[in-house]
Amino acid sequence: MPTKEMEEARSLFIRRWGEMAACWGVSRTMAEIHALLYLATEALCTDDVMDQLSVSRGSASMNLRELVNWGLITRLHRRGDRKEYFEAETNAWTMFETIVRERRRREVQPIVETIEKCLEMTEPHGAPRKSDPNDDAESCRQRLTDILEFFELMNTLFNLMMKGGHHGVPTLLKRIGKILG
Amino acid sequence: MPTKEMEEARSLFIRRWGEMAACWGVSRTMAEIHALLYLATEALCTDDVMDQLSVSRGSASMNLRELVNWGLITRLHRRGDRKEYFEAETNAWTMFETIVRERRRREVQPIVETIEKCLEMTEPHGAPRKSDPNDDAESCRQRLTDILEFFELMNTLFNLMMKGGHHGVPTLLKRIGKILG
DNA sequence: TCATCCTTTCAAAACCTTCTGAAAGGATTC
DNA sequence: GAATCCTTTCAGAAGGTTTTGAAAGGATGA
Repeated sequence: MPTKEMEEARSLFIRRWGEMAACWGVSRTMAEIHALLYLATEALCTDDVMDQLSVSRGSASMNLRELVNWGLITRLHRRGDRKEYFEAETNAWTMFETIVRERRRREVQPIVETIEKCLEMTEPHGAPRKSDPNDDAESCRQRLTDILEFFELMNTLFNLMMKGGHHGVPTLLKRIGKILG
Repeated sequence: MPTKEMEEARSLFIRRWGEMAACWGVSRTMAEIHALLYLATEALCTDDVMDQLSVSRGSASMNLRELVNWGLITRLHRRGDRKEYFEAETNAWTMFETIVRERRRREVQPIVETIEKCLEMTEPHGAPRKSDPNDDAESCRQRLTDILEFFELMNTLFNLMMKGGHHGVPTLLKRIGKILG
C-alpha cells in the first residue's frame, strides 16, 4: 500500500521531470510518461497511463510509441491478457547511453555532416598558400573546423565512458580525478 | 570579398544550426543569430542581423538579449557610433562550458532539488529496518537515489573537464584512452 | 461469423511559442 | 529643446506542436 507521502513524492518528481523536458526539446507528456514508468515497480498499460496522468488515449498511445522508438521503454505481453504493458529501463547509465546515442544519431550527425560539407565547399583551390588569419574565408573555415573537432572530441569522450559498461564510469572518474590531482 | 561558395557554406551552416536548435529547446532564430555571429569575422549590429537573417527588429532585439543573458555573445560599443554591436565567443570549449553551466543552473539544479525533496518526504520513519527490494516505496526511493547519483557523477565529470582550462580536455582524453587501452 | 477488447490513426481543436511592427523610451547631437 | 538615431517593449498575428476523441483496424475467443 503506497503511503500518501510516497504518492506525493512520485507525482512531484513526474511533474518536474515533465517541466524540464520542454527545455530539452521533449514534449511534457512524453517525459511524464517516462517518469511514471521509471518509478513504477511493475509494468503499466495504456489505461494506467491515461488514468494516472489524465491524458487521452490517443496521446498515451503516440507518446508510448515514441518512447519505445527511443528505446527508453519496452513493450511487454502477458499470457492470457490482451493488453500491452510497458516497462522502463531503470538503470540510469543505460538510460543515459540510450539517450545520448539517439540524440547523436538524430541531431549531432546531421550537423557534423553539414559542417564537413561546408568545409569541402570552401576548400581553397589553386596554389596552396599560407593560411592568413586576416582572411575572412580562412577564419570562417577555421571556426567550422573548431566546432567539428569539438564534436569529434565529445564523441571520443562518450565512447570512452561507455567502454567497459556502466561500472566503468565511476571508476573512470576516480582515475581522472587522480590524474588532475 | 567573400566568395560565392563561402556565402553558401555560411548560410548552410546557419540554417542547419537553427534546425538542430529546436531539438534542444532553443528557438530557431536565436540559434541562427548565434551561428551568424559565431562565423562573423567582425561584430555585427542589429540591422546586420535583421538583413542577413530576414527577421524583424523586435525578434532580433529579443534574441540578441537572450544570447547575451546566456553569455554566448557580448555587447560591444564603438566610439563615435551609437549602434550596439555584438560579438560571439568563438572558442568552442568556452562556448561548451558556458552552455553546460547555464543549463545546469537553469535545468539540472531544479530537478536535483526536487529529487532531494522527494527523498526527504519519503524518508522511512520508525524503526530502521532492512531495505526490502520488494517494498514498493523502497524501490521507488532507490530509483530516485540512482538518478541523483547519476547527476552528481555527471557534475563531477564536467568539473574535471573544465579543470585546468580547455587545453586540458584533449590531453585528458588521450590519457583516459591509454588507461582503457 | 459476431462480439469483444485493445490499439492505432488522424482531423479538428486547443494550446503554446515565436515573430512582427508600430509605438514608446532613452541617449546623443545640433 | 528639437531632431535624430537606436533600442526595447508588447499586443496581436502567425505559425507550430500537442492533445483529443471518435472512428477504423486488428486480434482473440465464443
